[in-house]
Amino acid sequence: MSKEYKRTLITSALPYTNGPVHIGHLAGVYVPADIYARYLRLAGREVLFVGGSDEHGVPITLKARKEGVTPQDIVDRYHKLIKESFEGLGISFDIYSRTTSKVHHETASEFFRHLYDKGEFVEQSSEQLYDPEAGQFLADRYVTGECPHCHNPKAYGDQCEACGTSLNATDLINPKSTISGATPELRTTRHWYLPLDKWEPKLREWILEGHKEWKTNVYGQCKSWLDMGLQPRAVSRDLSWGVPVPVEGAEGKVLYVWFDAPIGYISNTKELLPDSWEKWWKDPESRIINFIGKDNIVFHCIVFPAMMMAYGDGFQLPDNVPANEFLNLEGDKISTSRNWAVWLNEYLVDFPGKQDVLRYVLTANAPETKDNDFTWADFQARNNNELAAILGNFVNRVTVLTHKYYEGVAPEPGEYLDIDNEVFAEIDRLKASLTDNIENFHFREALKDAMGIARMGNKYLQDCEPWKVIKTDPERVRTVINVCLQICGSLAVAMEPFMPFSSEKLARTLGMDKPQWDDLGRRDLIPAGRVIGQPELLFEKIDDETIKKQTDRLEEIKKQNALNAWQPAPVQPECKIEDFEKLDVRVGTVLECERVKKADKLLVFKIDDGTGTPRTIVSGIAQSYHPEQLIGKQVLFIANLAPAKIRGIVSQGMILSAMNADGKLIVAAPSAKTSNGAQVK
RNA sequence: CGCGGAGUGGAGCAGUGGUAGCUCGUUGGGCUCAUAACCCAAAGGUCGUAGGUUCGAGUCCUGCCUCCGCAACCA
Repeated sequence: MSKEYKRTLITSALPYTNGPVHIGHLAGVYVPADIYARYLRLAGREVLFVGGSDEHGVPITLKARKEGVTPQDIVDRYHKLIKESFEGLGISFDIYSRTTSKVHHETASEFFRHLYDKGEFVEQSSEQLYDPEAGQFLADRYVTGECPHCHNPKAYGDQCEACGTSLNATDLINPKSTISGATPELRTTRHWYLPLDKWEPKLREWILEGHKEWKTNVYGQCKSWLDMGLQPRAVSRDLSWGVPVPVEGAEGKVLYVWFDAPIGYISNTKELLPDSWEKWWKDPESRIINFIGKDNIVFHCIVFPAMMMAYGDGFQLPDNVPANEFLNLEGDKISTSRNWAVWLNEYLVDFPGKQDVLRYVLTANAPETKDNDFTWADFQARNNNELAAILGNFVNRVTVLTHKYYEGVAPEPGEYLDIDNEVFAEIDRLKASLTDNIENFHFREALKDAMGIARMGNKYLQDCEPWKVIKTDPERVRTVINVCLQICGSLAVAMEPFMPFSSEKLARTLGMDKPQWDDLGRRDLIPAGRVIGQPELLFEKIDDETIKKQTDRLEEIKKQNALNAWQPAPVQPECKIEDFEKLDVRVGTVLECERVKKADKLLVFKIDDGTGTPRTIVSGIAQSYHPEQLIGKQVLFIANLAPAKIRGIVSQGMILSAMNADGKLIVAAPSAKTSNGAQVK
């Protein structure tokens, strides 16, 4: 922090191409990285912002297998989608490439070979489970079987979720591959390991002594790993999809994704700058910042740095790794497989022209210190009460007044009063805080500072009351409006890193050309005589209907997920035929049916049970049936159940029904018209 | 007892030893240039819980409870 660097290389975690990008990715990594990159550019610093897709690994091969296409088809599909939606949101990558690129394969391959030749790897054989049908080795998670402790038949190869015991896949009784269903067999395989333990002392000094300024979640997790002692980690896998291990006799082996992916940062830099990429990585005057999510801390702070140390040749370690926590959606954790997410590509279609609203909400509520929750109600409130009411409204007030009083031409200021000077002093204070917050990765606070300028503008306007003063002292109003225009100009600059689209729109209205960070706070940012554009709303209110559409969609997904997750209840303990014969189940026709007063769930029935005297039965199915749906229908009921008083009504039996996966009750009935009173056996 | 993070007014968050703060919401008042927007004021918190250290604890220490992440896909 104390050191002054010549240039900054910003990387953002490579999104995995087995699905589109969602708001969790954005809030955790891409929006903060983009704010930082945009700020540095505005401040005139030399900066490079590198991103790309992570396209290797087992899950992509599984997805491809499931869909009957090639892994390349899968990654092509999502790489394109992800790249385009990032552009749509204005994430200002200098390059967004991919790990299937030629440059990356060459770079990663060379990286491995260099470590191999230097003798940095340890070679080891081990026995692993192999799926003979799928023709591949199996990660522990892809094996299920009976738990040797609690005999739960559906334990996973790494852990039994019923009893919580950690397992080895080889411990399972009757193991099955989740890929093909085949019984896996043990086979010997050779792999290369990076001995992290060798680098432990250096890592310890570098992080624990050298980077006490890192965020507590990052520092804490690193310390814990270092204190536990580091183990060698395998850097290769038996798989056909990935970067082949560049060693003789290593056919069928590829680099493990966590080894492969971070090298992507390097190869993407190389792809963009084939001749000058090295200065970004190897010059001590360069500073590397890795934006990631909390799940990636160990790879970026321990493993990747160890790789760089092992490689040598002047590779610099990251100066900071500002990892964010996670964002939840409406109280539940975001999940790609459960489709519980707000997808960026869908947002861009549903909310055209509102990129900045999402950027604002995700920044204002960013999970910087702990997990946070995204809700559509909050999204709407922040747009309507903050963006539209405070920021948009202030700008609109000023442009409207400028057109009303001066035909849209910025007036010449007169003598500044204390209140005017105070405005510029306050902008300077906010600018200092804003700058400091951005440089320390406190983007949430920084955004608050930027909004503070608009808040102050509204107050200034209210205090000066130009709409009153115009009648008595028109000279004074020229100064007030001029000051207001300067505030708007400063706002355009301060907003740029956070809300580039609106900033640009505002700058255009004000006739500003390419703003710089230094312009923030200037008293002559909008010179007198400048023609101001017509008032144009920066942000519009979002109505309840629009929000309801989104919450309805989520509700629907939740229902769908409940259905998918449904499993039959376990079968009850065995019972004797005599037990069953005690039950007298019969057919009857519903004569009358109505709701029981003051009860949500109860219906009261009069059933024709063939005896001639209607039988009264109370049943708790009112949330699944309207009374009229059942009148005239035949149902099954237990005829010899002891009568019970329910809500004051004596119920003489029980109507049989089945509970569906969605919780709805379905009344059981004979499959064809049957005599009332017939016994069911 | 695996490891790390978090628990602060109705909601979302700052705050790491010295009088509990910000944004939104709520209530009352003001203004009318403006997107029924804006401005002012007020109400509202035993800072998860139980102990301890200290002249003094939201802040440090210990136990417990709850949520999240890592170890498996995943920001």
